Amino acid sequence: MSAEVWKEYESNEISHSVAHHLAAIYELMRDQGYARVSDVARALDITRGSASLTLKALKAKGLVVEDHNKFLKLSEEGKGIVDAILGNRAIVRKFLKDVLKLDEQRAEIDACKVEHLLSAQTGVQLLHFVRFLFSADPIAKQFLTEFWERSEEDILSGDLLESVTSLLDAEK
Amino acid sequence: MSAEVWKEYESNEISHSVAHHLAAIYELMRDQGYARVSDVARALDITRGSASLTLKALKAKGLVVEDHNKFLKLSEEGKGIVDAILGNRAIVRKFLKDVLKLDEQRAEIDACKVEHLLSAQTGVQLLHFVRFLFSADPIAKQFLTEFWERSEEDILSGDLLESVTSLLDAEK
DNA sequence: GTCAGATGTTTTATTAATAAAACATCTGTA
DNA sequence: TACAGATGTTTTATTAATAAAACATCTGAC
Repeated sequence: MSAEVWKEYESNEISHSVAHHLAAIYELMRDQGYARVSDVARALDITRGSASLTLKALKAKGLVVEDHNKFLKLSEEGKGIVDAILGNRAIVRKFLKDVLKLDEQRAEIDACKVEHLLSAQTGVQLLHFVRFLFSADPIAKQFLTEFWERSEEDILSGDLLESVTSLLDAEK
Repeated sequence: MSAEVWKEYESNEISHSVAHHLAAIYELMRDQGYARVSDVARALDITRGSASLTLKALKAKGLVVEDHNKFLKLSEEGKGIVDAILGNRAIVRKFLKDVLKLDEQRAEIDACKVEHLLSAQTGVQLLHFVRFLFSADPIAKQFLTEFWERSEEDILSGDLLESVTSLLDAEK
């Protein structure tokens, strides 16, 4: 793997922590109508001091704006970022849970870990795919039924890398 | 989202950096037969000093072992971890590139970002899924053909979160 | 009006991963 | 043999995200 590719990770503008600070504001606004530093800290289970510092940085970056009364909200740019992240989370979770049939908890955790790292294109394409999978199209219905049936028998032996490698090799 | 879920991220035993140090050793061993601190540093495009410190920690954790001549290799545990990570990378990349039809570079970068974060169960289930998709089964073939045909017209309007939300709501 | 409790900020410290620079060691060539 | 170049380590500094503790401010109950 090339160094340019692996170093993309660090250049990700939105860290996991930042993603969740922004998402917390979004959810607090939606659920209780307002969001203060303390509310964010409580929601994320971190200290107020920590939230205060991270949110100060986000205000400086223009992703979060503050009321005359210290009430926080997302800027337009902040909203756009949260939208992409929560969109990715929702579609990945659905795919893992309802297509791959991972248990709820696993799907939730994995989706939460990758939501801020997947590109918007990936989210959009996955949405297309899942939408077609669950559409009324008989081929899609048949495909899903057969996949799930088959999953019950088909138990993987050996290690993952080897299995994937042989799948990839088989194509050529 | 619950705090227990989002904090799982930090508790991930393998960071992106560690994942790539381990993978570099694996690939160097495979490609040139040996791996030293300098080789790893060069492969990752970081300084020798940095690689030295990170690898020291990995030796202390028992994931990497060192020759009498400073040659590095993976322990059994280290091998297991690399196996899971490269397995995840390979299957995610294939899914993104050959099913969702994302361009090569995008698929590579996204797979690289999430490879160490996805659970083994997710990797295994995705492998099952992709294997069936590309199997000789006529339903799978038909399904893929129709999905790709449809993709050409079906352009998404509006924002991702809204589209996913309406997909999710539609089910109930 | 006072005091308790909640809220917000700042300062100090920690951790992981990095760079940079100084230093030590090893190796091969002239 | 001596020196150049590669290799490995250590030390110092930086950054992001955290905790903890000290501090300031605000608010509401009595």
